[in-house]
Amino acid sequence: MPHKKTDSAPLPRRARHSDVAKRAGVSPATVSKVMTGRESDRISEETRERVLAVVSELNYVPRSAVREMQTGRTGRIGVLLTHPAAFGNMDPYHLGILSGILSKAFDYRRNTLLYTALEPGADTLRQELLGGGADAVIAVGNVWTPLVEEVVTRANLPVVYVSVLPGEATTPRSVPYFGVDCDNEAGGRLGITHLTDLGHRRIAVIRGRVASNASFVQERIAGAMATADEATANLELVEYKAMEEVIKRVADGAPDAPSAFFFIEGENILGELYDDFLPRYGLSVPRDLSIVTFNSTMMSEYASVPTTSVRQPLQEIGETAVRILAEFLAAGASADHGRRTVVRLPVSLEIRASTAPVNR
Amino acid sequence: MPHKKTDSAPLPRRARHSDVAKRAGVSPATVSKVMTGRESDRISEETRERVLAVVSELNYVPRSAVREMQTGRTGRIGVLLTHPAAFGNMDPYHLGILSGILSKAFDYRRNTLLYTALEPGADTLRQELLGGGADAVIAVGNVWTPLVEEVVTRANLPVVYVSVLPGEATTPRSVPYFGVDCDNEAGGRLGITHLTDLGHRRIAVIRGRVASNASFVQERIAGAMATADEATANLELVEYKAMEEVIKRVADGAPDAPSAFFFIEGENILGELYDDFLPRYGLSVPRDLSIVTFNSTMMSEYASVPTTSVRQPLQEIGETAVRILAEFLAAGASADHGRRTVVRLPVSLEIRASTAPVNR
DNA sequence: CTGTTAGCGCCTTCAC
DNA sequence: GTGAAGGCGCTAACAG
Repeated sequence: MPHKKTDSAPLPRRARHSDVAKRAGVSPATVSKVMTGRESDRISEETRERVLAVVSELNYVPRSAVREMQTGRTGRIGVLLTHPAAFGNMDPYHLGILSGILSKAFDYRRNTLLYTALEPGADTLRQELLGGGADAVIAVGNVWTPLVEEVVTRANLPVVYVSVLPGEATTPRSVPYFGVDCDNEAGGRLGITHLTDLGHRRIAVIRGRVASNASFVQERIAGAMATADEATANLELVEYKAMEEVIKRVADGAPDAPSAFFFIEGENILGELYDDFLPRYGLSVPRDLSIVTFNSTMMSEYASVPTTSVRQPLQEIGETAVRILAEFLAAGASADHGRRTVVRLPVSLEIRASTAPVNR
Repeated sequence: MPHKKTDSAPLPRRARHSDVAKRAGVSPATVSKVMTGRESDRISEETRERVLAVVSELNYVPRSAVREMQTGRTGRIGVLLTHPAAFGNMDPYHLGILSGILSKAFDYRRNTLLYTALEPGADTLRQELLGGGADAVIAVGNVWTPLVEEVVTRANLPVVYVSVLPGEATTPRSVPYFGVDCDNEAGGRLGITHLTDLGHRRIAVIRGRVASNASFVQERIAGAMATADEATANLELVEYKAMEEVIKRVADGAPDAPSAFFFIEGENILGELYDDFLPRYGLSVPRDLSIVTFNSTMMSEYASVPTTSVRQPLQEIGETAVRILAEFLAAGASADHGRRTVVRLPVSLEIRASTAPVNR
């Protein structure tokens, strides 16, 4: 005889389905219908109440695993943080996105399964996602490991990419995928426009450590360049590593030295910049240099010099990702959303103390 | 005939258990044994490899839901953020804890299910947790709603409370529960000692908006009071709301006015304090007032005046919570941990620019 | 509107 | 070391 009921149960065995049925004097199927509460299953008010009474009396809650097996739906959304250190960083960016995801997920009565592409647990993630632990996935971040690739393509789950949109190269899939990001190009424009309005004509655009081919990096640069052209300003693209040299040129008063820096990613540079690099060369912000960043999280807001920044609506991006997925799933995954719906959310500029009219 | 196999499947039906068995020329049971890889199921190396080959050929991944149903274990840890706005706040406290939880969960090959006690989704949470969606729960935060209460007591899951330890009043449970928190009392001491060392003898201890009976609040106050007594310093307990009056007294140079504030919770006050309250009364930190906070997250670090703060190891607290649970579960929930194991992690003081010798 | 019936896909016990 | 059989708890389809 297989399966012990319980291992010499200390707990008063959980009520199940059939217990309720028996006690309410109905069939198991009826209990099921009451529990799922589907429109098409018409149940007399009387029976309904009787069943419900027993349900609460017995503290009956259907086992989610069984239901999942039956229905093939988990009610969960998997959130995959592709950056291994997404949390180690305590990164306000991820926090913002996650915040939006969480709050919206609950609106849609969905739970949230959190994964990071952190190595130690990669296989757990793989098993769970490929094993059908979630109905859909939101992939956040800009790291594109083979694991992420595999999970996201092979699980055959609807996916929303947040922040980095995959290139066309991505394996063709039999389910649609979506993207949500801010309007990076407009962000690039906004930053430059603000600076040129202040009279800056030599601007350094500084990149962080992110792979240069990430979609958002390219888009921001494109926006910045286009705007600079219109304003006949001079843009200098600087790698993160080369930043100090540029600072040196500014300190030396080189004629071609920029009067403003636009960090199109990586607000977390500010601490080092304000407390280390700049003081070392006797430079002060915004007197000698105007600074603009991207994201406008607390890193810019609370930096030694509160810093002007292009804000992207992180929370709303997260919310949108969930909304897209929830609606898609609700539509029975049938609606023809097209294979590449990308939603762009507007950016705005938050002007703080780090930018001032050029004085050279 | 019930159950359509697939709804006119566009997808090349997922491989299952029996497909692998057939193709590998073994019985389903053998496949199962290979997949679970239990010590006691001895399988010849040869069969093993053959099976595994077919597994990867067919991209077979067992359905997690079915496995759960079978084994009664999900491999998931539920993280319940009891503060409804835990994420809305973008609170670095929660982020730190979560960071620790996530990274450790992966070490133990467990997934993480995230819930907030947010109203709209409360029922989803309830269903899932009571329905067996997780093997254990970590309850983070200080809000004790009936929902939290119910879930945590009725689900009959092992629970770790982070940050707020429930009173004895909590419904008796048939499974143990644990607690992790920092050494709040030592934190209270540390803050006061630092101030008295600087010569402060009149100190206001300021409480935030958290219910006053939260364990950590009481513990911190106890530590603070004990230390103040030893140093014959004068402690004044101030409610958050009454803070402005105290500031006024400081500004007026009242003889009994404190020379230092110790915010035992709520670092997020600092913005308002430094940029609004204090300037309004012409006060400056640390000249007129020394400030100490609790938690030492970026809120203190990046405040207008970098603020001295009692650091609690948030990340490590999260990690510890997971470790406790994982070990408990691994021990077959059998080991006699006692019903109330509480782990205390040490605190430390991070001295910044907001504290200086008293000058009155 | 309610009950009957037949599995979902896997794991586990037990015989071989 | 491997296979055969039964059932986990629930829901879907159909009959009444």
